[in-house]
Amino acid sequence: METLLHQTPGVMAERSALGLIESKVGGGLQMGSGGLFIESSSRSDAQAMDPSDSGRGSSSSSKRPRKRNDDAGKRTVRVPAQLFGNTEIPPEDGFTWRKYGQKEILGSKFPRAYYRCTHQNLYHCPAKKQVQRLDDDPFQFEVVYRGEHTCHMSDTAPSFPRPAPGIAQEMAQAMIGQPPPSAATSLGRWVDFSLGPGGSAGSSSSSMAAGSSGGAAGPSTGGRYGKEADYPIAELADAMFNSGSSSTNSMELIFPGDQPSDKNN
DNA sequence: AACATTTGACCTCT
DNA sequence: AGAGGTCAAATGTT
Repeated sequence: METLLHQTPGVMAERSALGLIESKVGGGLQMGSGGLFIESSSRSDAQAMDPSDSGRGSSSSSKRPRKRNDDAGKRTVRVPAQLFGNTEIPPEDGFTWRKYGQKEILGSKFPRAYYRCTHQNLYHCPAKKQVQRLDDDPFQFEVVYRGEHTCHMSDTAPSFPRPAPGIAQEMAQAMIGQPPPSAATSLGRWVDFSLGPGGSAGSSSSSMAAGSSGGAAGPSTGGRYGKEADYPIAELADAMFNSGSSSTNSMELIFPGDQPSDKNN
């Protein structure tokens, strides 16, 4: 199990690059060169706890079905942290999440944050995700997605939460050379981290990102804090790209004076 | 006023 | 018993 999450020493070197990922259920999809890979684990029963019994175990006769289905169709994704500021916030994935908890995990230096779909209450969207910074690589997040998004399936549900349609597609195609999957078919299965070093797109970035900040996801409630969906993808890519080249610079951006004694070089 | 985040407590699983 | 995961109240922001 751990081996699975700790096998990036080699890949990390390329973490500056990101690609469009598609989580295929039924098999792990790894993008070594992309710097981001997904582990899809779709085992047997993907039983999610019953939302009906949300009562805090107070004295309810029915116990909380809070079973630990660790292998219940969960998808583990690794994404590089944003090097231009909010390093504590994982890159926007196109959905709006609401944080509902945070815990320190044994063996990890950083706490794990628990998010659930913002529309869970509205559409019973069981989608959840856990974000944890790799103690091995503070610049990399391990995001575990659990459950599928049913929020955009509903008629009343918010439209497709695409971070930056234009940019995403452009970059995705430019990078990988394959158009984004049909949302209708892939639904919440695709991760839209269409970022990439762009090989040559590393320089100009702010220009395009400005307007179409991934915020697009803003279905309605998410627009308030704008924390979950408001990350200029291009900038992200740019930042990451730059980080890959001039790590020192980006490093200071994130940990100004808090860098580990492990000097760069 | 509404909604999201924070934080502590509680509960379940291993 | 410990660790992990979730809930709920309080608080903060828009």
